[in-house]
Amino acid sequence: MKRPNPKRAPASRGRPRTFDVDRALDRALTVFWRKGYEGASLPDLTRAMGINRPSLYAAFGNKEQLFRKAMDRYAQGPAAYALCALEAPTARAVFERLLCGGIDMLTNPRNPRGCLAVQGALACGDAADNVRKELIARRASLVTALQDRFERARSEGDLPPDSDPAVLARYAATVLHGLSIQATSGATRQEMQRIVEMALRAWPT
Amino acid sequence: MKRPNPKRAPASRGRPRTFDVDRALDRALTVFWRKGYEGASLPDLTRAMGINRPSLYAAFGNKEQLFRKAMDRYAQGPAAYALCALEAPTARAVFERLLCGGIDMLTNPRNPRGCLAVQGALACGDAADNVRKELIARRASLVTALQDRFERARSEGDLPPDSDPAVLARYAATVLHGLSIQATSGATRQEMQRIVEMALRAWPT
DNA sequence: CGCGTTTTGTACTGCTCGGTACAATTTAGG
DNA sequence: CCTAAATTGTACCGAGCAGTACAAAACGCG
Repeated sequence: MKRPNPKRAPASRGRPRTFDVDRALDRALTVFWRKGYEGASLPDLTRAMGINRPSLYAAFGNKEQLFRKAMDRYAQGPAAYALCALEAPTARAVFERLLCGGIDMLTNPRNPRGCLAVQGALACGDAADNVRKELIARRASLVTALQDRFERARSEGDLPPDSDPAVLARYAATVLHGLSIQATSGATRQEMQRIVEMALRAWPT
Repeated sequence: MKRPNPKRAPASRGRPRTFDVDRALDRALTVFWRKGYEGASLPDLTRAMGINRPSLYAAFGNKEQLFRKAMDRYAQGPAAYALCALEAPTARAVFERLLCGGIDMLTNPRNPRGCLAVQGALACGDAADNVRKELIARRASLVTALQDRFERARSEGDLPPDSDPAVLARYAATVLHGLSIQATSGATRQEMQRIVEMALRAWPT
């Protein structure tokens, strides 16, 4: 037994890193966000991250693992509005906060256009198929989270008994993802707000 | 060797083609549809088209021109439902026929998943930027066509005077494109039909 | 037939891709 | 100091990319 000190204390023995891992991951996130998984090349990534290639591989594994870590950061950062919306008091408020939060994210000029979970790897070559399926799973997890929330709302009398939480959840995801396409196509904040106002009219009373 | 005689015999003087240009274009369309512009490689395309590379370049120019021709064929073939929906008698029927036609196209097992105009080049590298912008323009042209149709409907008293044709058009495109994402994520026909039923509830009376 | 014209298949170009080998460099521990 | 461990930069790898040169093959026409 050499070291009874596993990893609690860093005690890094070699040459220290000259870059901030989280900061570099944020830069990688914006590149993937703007160009998608396939469209983002290694030179694109290393240039934006300010590091060279072996440093990227040492810190993040490979391109796919880097993308997954960037997705995690996306979910906990720019896309956190989605899970946050689940905590709204009523089902209608969940729907409204989801879409308004989406508009805020999609129109924030500091962000690339669109939603990474949609345009990261929608249709792609065979090499990106794992990433494509991962994004499908992530989108599906949003739908199930919404469905669970709406089922709770119905059991609490917040939704009519004849409403279908699964349909409400898929409708919400459909509008949200459609808004993402609108954002990549250049729609303005006001235009999206009008769309959301209209989408809200379909909500059960 | 027998001559398959593609379409016509315009008394061409050289060696005749051994493949049907339109048929090859259909094959190319499905490859672009399934893998997107960047994800579809030249070997993918030539293999599906049953021709070799110089024949492709001689008949279609290059990859980008081939994609544009495939898009034209897509618009006049699988996606013709969209323009066809404009001829419905009422604005509400236009909306309904647009979305139901979209469901038919998106759930046809002979087609790849999703909508080519959405997933052909949503986020991509710099090399595909022209194609990306082209698809943005094509999606925008659908919105303006819908808007024109809804403006006519309002002038005919088919829509309330306080309704906004531009918002109605963008809402329709948002739901349609959202359905495309649902389709790529594996949604079934019934699930999409429920979504459309719900989206219809937002329509002005 | 011979000639011009067009398509076909093979083989190649230059380039970029994701991923790595290797040596120099910089730290900590003995 | 010396050694081990970790990062850094350069330079490279095989593979795949879009696109093309070239010659053989297959036609219409005289």
